Amino acid sequence: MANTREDILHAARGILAEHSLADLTMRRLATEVGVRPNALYWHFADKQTMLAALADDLLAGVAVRDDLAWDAALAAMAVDMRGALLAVPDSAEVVSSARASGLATGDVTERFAALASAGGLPGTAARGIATALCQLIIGLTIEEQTRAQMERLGVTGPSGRDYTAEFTEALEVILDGARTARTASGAAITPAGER
Amino acid sequence: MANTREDILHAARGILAEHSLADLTMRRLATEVGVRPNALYWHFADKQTMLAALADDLLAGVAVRDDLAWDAALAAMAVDMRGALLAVPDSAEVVSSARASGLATGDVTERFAALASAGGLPGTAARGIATALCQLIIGLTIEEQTRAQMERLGVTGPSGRDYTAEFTEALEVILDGARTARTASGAAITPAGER
DNA sequence: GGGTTTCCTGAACACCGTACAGGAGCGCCT
DNA sequence: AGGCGCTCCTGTACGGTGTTCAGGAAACCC
Repeated sequence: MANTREDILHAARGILAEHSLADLTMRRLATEVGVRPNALYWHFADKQTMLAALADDLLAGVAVRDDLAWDAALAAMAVDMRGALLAVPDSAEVVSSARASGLATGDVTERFAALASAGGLPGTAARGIATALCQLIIGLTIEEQTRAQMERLGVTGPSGRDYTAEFTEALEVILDGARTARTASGAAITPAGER
Repeated sequence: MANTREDILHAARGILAEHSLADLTMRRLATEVGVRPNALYWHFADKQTMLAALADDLLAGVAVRDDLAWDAALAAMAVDMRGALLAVPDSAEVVSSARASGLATGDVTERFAALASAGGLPGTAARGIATALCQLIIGLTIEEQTRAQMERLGVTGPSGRDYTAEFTEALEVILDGARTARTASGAAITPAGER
C-alpha cells in the first residue's frame, strides 16, 4: 500500500480530467486515493501546497529545446506549455494560483528567460519577455478552459473566439518585439547561443 | 438605511484594502455593511457574481485616452490599469477570477483592442495584443500583490524583483511588436486615428 | 525484540456559501 | 382608509469545506 506523493498528484490530475477544479476537494481526493481526508496532510502541509506541487507536476514536461534558434525555441516552448495546460482541464487556473501563492518551485518563467538570455537579450528584457509569454499562455488558457467548462455544464454557448489564433497572433507580436529589442541592444551579429 | 449595491462593493473594497482577499467572506462583508449574511443575496445572485461586479468596479476608472498617438495611448492605458490594480491589494486576483468566470461585463480587453484597431492594426493582431497586454498586467500584478501580502504576513522576505521594471520592459517589447505588425500590414502611412 | 519511523484512522472544530420562509417599512392605487 | 406589492432584510439551518490532534498499526533498524 503506502501511497506516495506521486500517487496523490496522479489522482488529483485524474479528478481535474474527469470532473473539474471545483471537485478537487481534499475529501474527494482522499477517497480517490483510498484513504481518509486527513491522511493527505501527512504528505502535504495544506491544500495550497498540494496544488503547488500539482502545478509543478503539470509543467514538468515543458522542456527547453536547444536544437533551434533562440526565437524558434521560445516559440516552441510556448506552444509546448500551452499544449501541456490544454491537456488537463482547469490546469491553467491551478498553475496561476500556485504561482500566485509563491509555493511553486519549478518556475517556467526562468526557463523562458534563460532561453531569451541565451539568445543574446539583455537581462531585464529577457525577464520581461518571459513574464509576458508566461502570462499570455496562462491567462489565455484560463479563459479557454473556463469557457470550455461552462459549455460542458450547459450554462453558455460557444464563445465564437478562436483562442489558438489569438495565441499565435500574440505570440508572434511578442517575438517580433523581442527580435527588435535584440537588434537594438547591439547583439545583431551571432551572439552566444545563436545557431 | 437600505444599502445599495455600491455600498456593498465599497465595503468589499475596504476589506481588500485593510485585510486581504481571504478575509473577503460573505459573512464578514455583511457585518461590515451592518446586515445579516443572507441579506447580500438580495443584491447579488452569489459570491462569484458579487466579485465580478467588484472587478468591473475596480477597472471602471481605466479609460481610453484619445489625445495620444495609438501606441502611446496603449501604453498610457496599460500603466493606468496597472495603477488601478496596484491601488487595491489582491484586486488583480479578483479581476483574474472574475474574467475567468466570464461574469465580468466591462471588458478592458476590448478597450485595448479598440485602441489597437483605431491605430490601424488588423483585427486579429489587435485582439492578440490586447490579450497580451491584459494578461501581462493582471498576471504580473497578481505576483506582485501576492508577494506583498506574504511579506506583510512575515512568511517571506522581499523578492528582490523590480516589478515595475519588468512591466515597463515587457510593455515596451509588446508595443515594439505591435508597431512591427502595423507596418508589416501596410498601414505605415497615416492610418485612421493617427495623430 | 524494543524503539523509531512511516503512514494512516476517528472524531471533532470552526467556518464557509447558500436556501427558504417570513416579516417590517414604504409607496401606490382605488 | 385600507389593502397590495415591492424592497430590503432577519432567523434558522443545511451540507460542505479545510484543518487539527491524539493515537494506532505495520515496517524497519540495531
